[in-house]
Amino acid sequence: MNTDDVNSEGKPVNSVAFAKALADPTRQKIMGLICCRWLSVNEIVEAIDVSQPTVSHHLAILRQAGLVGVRSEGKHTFYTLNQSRVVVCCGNLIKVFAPETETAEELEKGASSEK
Amino acid sequence: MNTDDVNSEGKPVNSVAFAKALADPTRQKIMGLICCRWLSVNEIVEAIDVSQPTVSHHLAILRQAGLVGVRSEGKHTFYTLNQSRVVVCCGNLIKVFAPETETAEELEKGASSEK
DNA sequence: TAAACGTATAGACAATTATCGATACGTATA
DNA sequence: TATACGTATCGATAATTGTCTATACGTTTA
Repeated sequence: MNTDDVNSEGKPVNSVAFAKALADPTRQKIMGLICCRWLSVNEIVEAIDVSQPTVSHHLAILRQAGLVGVRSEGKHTFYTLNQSRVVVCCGNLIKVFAPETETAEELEKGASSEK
Repeated sequence: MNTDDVNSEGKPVNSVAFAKALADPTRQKIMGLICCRWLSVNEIVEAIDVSQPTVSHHLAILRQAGLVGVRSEGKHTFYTLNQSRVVVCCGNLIKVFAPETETAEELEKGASSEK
């Protein structure tokens, strides 16, 4: 597996895009907020101290990286973090950049069980 | 564990800094080159199409992120990728951003075995 | 010691990006 | 239908960052 593979969903697993998506504190805050629940854009805005357009912008980046699930309901749009994708992308990083570790070997065995 | 913890080496495990270090294609190329071997700066320069100062700059960023080992020998300086740290940082990302996955649970069990 | 070599730092510049206010767009509601 | 509401997009701006050339610094060699 290289740094530009595709996973079972057809989403490209691009390690640079993944890292870029995580390479901002505001985005990581948002990721933490929606990690284990669905939140509307406004709920995210109220939880962190940035403007609504900025939150929208960051969500767009996470969306393009395939890192969030989106659901529209009436006038609200809900987002949640795609935890499986985090695992897949991190697994890919380990396979590529830590191939000689035990962890990488274990990944090669039980590979691709995570959707 | 949060996104600003410390590992057993005393190095802060800052998820944003880690992601930023990986968020550039040139740096990932360099990481690939020195993943499983020691290379001098010049050897890296010859392998990728950027200037020597640029390579030095990227190596400095990887160094600050604790992602490389450095060894001076005569007039040469050799770098190698710190694979363990990649594993630790990726593990941290999974714990924080994918806590409900099987992978995270397994990490919680066998935690911190990787130096 | 002087010259050559390898690497890091300084300074400049262009590209990228994070942020904001203004506004457009779609959905629900009065 | 008109208004209010929630979200996305636009345009501007400042900050960050990747790259280069020039140069400084330390080590080795002639």
